[in-house]
Amino acid sequence: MLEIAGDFARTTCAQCAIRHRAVCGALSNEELMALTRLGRFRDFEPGDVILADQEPIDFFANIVSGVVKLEKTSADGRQQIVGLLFSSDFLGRAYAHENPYFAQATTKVKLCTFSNSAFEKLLISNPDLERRMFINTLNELDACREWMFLLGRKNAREKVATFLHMIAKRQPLIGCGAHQSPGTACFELPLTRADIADFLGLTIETVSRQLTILKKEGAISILKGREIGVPDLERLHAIADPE
Amino acid sequence: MLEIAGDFARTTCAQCAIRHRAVCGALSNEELMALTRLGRFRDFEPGDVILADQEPIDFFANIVSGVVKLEKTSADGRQQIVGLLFSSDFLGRAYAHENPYFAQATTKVKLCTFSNSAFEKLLISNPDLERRMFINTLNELDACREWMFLLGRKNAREKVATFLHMIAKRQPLIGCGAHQSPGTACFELPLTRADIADFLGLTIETVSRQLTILKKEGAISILKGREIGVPDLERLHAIADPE
DNA sequence: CGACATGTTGAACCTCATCAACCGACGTGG
DNA sequence: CCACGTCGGTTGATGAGGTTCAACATGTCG
Repeated sequence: MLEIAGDFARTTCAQCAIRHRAVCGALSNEELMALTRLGRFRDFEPGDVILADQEPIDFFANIVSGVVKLEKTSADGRQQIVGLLFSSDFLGRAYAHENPYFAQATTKVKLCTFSNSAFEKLLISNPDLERRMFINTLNELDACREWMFLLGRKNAREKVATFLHMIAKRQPLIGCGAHQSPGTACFELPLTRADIADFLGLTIETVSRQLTILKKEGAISILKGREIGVPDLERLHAIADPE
Repeated sequence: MLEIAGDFARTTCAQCAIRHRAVCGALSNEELMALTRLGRFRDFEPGDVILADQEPIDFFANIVSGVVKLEKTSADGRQQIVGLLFSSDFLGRAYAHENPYFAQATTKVKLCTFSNSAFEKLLISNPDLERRMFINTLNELDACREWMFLLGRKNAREKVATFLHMIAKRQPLIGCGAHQSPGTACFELPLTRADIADFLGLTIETVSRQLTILKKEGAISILKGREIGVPDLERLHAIADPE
């Protein structure tokens, strides 16, 4: 269904599925028309590299659907995911000439891309758009700092629970079974165990063990590998943020 | 000496010590005049609370001198520093009605404060200022993500070395002895061991031990509690980011 | 079917947290 | 003036939580 909305948007941003949630929401109708001519859809498969780090920036994008990870890698190969982007999030770094991170699709991804020069021009001529980008960045910063607390101070159990809770809130998703009662959730993890580990500052094995423990306790159910059920979001939240 | 510059600035922003490095650098001379009337200096002692979290925002500020820590605390008392602000950095959260974090002085601090409403008015009427704030926030986000890698993937030794290296670069400070040869550094730590631990996601004891080890190896010298000498910045950097 | 990627489980090891004792500097009040 | 408590910091002993290494299970694709 997002696909259909996406196809409409190929001809006009005004009908785009993420029209109001994305930064484009700041634009007037005329500006949207201009952006329509600027924008171009691009599709990615899981694992596809979207932006290589240390490379010149060639485009900006809104994420129409799917999940993108931003990752840092050290010289000796350690990896840490430093950001996860979902539908309607903005991908790219304004006012820089190199991508600071490595961006990779973790699911099927559909982007609405613009050339960076055209977009920066729009940005300069449109303070509302810039304000929207600014507020967006402030929110990202808040999320990032929240994650610093997790990385520095939470144990493996709390980390995994926090991650599941975040995904559950972010992806009020495809019903696994009719409609869900409030306080429960059901979703498909958009990340492999390896990605989850890189996100939480853990190893694959620890993530797997903690998931097993949570399952045994009945805090979650693991339906089929990546499909997770949460019978009581409040309980999961209590595990994620104890006391 | 910063004090003197600060006193000048009390009468006019045009002569402020941090005039060009702070966001005010975006302002024209007339706007600076207006800001001069708006701004008010405030002094804090180490440990003073500057902003309480979850409280209404009453002011924004530029840091004239000193160091401010931004901290998150969980319900059960764990703490994590999520940001360190130095001279010329901006303190406050635009477009929000509550402070997202707790801000505390870790050294003597001099702020140049503005009422938030007056500043936001200036912000809206001045796209250049807003752009400067925006770019500022983007840089903070980059720094924050760098720190995520440290918290998630570095061991205690690397964390402490990274911290020392960062301070050494940030504070090309008061010579402990004549002028320093390039590649060396000498500075006073602006944080207690407890703060360093909260910054690095470690305990006080681990920080202390790692400092002792680095000293025994000759990578640093600990002159007098908080005064640190670094004979070879490159070597410290190699410890911070191995391989 | 075999090859490969993804995920789970077990056992051994190691880093770092925890608990505790101690030190020196500083300030305060008897 | 000195005893005392407090604060910031160091050092030691011990153990838990997570990593590492290894084996195995499961699923998918040619």
